[in-house]
Amino acid sequence: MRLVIAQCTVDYVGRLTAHLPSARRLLLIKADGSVSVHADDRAYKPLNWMSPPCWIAEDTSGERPVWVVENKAGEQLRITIEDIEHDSEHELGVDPGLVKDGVEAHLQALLAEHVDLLGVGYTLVRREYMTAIGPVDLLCRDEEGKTVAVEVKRRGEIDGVEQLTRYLDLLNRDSLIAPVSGVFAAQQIKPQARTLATDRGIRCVTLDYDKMRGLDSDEYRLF
Amino acid sequence: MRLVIAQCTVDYVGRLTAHLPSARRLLLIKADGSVSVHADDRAYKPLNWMSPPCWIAEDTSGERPVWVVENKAGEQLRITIEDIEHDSEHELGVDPGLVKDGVEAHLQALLAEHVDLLGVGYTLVRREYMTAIGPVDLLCRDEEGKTVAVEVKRRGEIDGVEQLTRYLDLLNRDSLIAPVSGVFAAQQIKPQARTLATDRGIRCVTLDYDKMRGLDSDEYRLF
DNA sequence: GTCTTGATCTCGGCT
DNA sequence: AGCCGAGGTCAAGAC
Repeated sequence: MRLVIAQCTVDYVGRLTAHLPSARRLLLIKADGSVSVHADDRAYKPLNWMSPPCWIAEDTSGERPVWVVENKAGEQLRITIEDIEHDSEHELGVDPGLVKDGVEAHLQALLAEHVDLLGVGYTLVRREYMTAIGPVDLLCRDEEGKTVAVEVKRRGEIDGVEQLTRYLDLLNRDSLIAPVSGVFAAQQIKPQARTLATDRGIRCVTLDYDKMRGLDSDEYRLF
Repeated sequence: MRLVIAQCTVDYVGRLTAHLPSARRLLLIKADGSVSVHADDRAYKPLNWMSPPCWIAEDTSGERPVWVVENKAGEQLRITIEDIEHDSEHELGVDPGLVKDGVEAHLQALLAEHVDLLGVGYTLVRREYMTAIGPVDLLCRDEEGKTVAVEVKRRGEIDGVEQLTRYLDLLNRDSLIAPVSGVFAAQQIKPQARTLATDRGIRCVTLDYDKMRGLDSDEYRLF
């Protein structure tokens, strides 16, 4: 990893066109060839960047050196260097990688163990019930034995309702399990999504992750 | 901006729980207090981070120093420092910021000024016409005064057709403006999206961004 | 390879 | 402050 602090201008021509006027910035050149340009704010997003695979070349033909970073598609990031304040190289090695806990997969696993949270007398038929257009998160039966398709999300938005609607359309064509009703379960459900779901006869259930975690054994607590 | 290369472990407890085993990484502390942890690959995304506003404190009570970065919500990023290879501080100043061109907002603005590109005699009623399920990009009237809902995209895919379909369903329930027809306008329209749109009676229009830019005053030419 | 979908999405805009 | 849509989304997994 090479760290450069330099006064520079940056131009990107690719999926869009973008320009950065002259300023002092951090230029980050990683071992995979990727380049990113950082200002002194925002933790997450660089001002501009080129993702790997890409290749960096220095053009010294002009008045000032220009770093030309190009990818396969011909998109270019051009960094014109005016002045270098710092330039260092560091050997980092391969990173062992991130271990995560608390994402949608966990939510689904927890809910599968407590489908009663969806309604009294609910029982689980299958997790990831496969259909021709993809897997339904949970397939359940209600108190009366009728089939219920459940879509689980961390954040319930319109896309999720559309997804569940597609599953319901398909499942309801299968005379063996029809009629199938739908439940949209999420930690948070956006008003627009709720409106659309309700309009389509889909019931909305808000989930409390911490509570569900509390109900559960230690099995899903990874560390 | 402070640049640190260090052997470290990282733990995040917040919206999720995450852990990074010991390895040599770049720690980036920016002027706004934000902290990010980078491995030697991926231009765009840090391994872990804390977005501003947040505050960093060093806990030296234990065997090893721990940087505790915390935000208002109580989310914590804890970096345990095992060994520091490099540590430097740089004054960057405020960045003049990115100038972008060619995004959907420009397309919509340009098209709003030239709705005649959608059809002879078309007039604009409103940009971002608000409905209960979101804003319609452009609401127009055709030559005969009938209402037309327009969805503008850079890349026209099936999602966009679904979006427009929802708007049309809703708008057509409003007897004051029904019947409402639809136009799907994009720089590029995927064959599948075109098929679906046509099947639903939605007209497709391909936009030429450079041409529209040429028609326009210099107002939207940013550089 | 292509496609789908989640994300500590981030970010900007508007109500 | 909350909601909503766009993103050079990115990135991981499925097919």
